[in-house]
Amino acid sequence: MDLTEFRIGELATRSGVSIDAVRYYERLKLLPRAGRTAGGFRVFGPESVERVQFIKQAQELGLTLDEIKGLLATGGAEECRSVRDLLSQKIGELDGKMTAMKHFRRTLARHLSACERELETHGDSACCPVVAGGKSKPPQGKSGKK
Amino acid sequence: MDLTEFRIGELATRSGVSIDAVRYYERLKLLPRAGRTAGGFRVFGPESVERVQFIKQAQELGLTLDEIKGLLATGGAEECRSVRDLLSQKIGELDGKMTAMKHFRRTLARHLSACERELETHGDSACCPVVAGGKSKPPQGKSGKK
DNA sequence: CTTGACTCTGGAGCTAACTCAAGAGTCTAT
DNA sequence: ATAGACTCTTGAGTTAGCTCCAGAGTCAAG
Repeated sequence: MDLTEFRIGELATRSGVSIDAVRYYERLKLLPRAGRTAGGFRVFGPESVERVQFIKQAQELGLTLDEIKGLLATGGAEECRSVRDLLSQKIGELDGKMTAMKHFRRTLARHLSACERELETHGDSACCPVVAGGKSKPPQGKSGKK
Repeated sequence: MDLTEFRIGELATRSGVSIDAVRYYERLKLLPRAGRTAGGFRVFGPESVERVQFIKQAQELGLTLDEIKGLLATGGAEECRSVRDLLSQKIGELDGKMTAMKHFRRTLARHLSACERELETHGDSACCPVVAGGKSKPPQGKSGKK
């Protein structure tokens, strides 16, 4: 009847995960139990696509399925408050992570340019200086260590 | 002889991982095989601490141990070139991830304020609107769907 | 030289997040 | 009404990244 409904295969392709993953999410209650056809086939609406994409997105940023389940909870005021707390906590964590990420990006960039300098000046006998005892000081003064 | 050397337990506490993890990293060649005492105990120097911390850091940002191993490779020009490529690729990925992260942060913040508004206006009968079919439009017009 | 803390190796076990498989049933197009 | 594509459930298997264990050896202090 409703033309905007579809089955698990299409949900999977639309949201970019496997069919098995969708069923897995349902088992873990990250997705509400889907409606069924007379024969028992799951039926989904467009909001499921968003929901699955949210899950994927959160996951790529390092949240576990359990944490995501917490974020997706939907209930009364009690639960609403805990969701709120979880949300603001996660936002804080994201901020921390972004900072760490900028930091790490700089570290990588530093290594990258050391690497390129090395290739330019030493050519075929270059030897990568990545973290092999290189703190923040660029490798220049060779001390007779080791 | 060298006062700056220590054993696995101290490396573990100094760098904040478990002893088993250190041995595991060695097995996977993320750490070079450590020197040994006469009796076979591993001996580390301060650079190992940095190395382990680098591993941890990279890992928290979502790199796998295998990728990290690639970044840590240390060899001739050939390998140096591939490290360079990997580095610039990873930097690109980090940039993408930071963008995604900002985006997601906004999504969470949006949910957070919806959640708070809900608690304020509906009090104890509040019901969290997080991704439960809520795109960006706050839930207001109830349509008789389902 | 004995004690207690620490370390060794090899292998088994664990959690998260899937993925695969078997055997049976459902749906739709011709 | 039948072929072919799709889906169902249950349960086992997989990968990454550790963690735990047994049994034995090492080291520093007293």
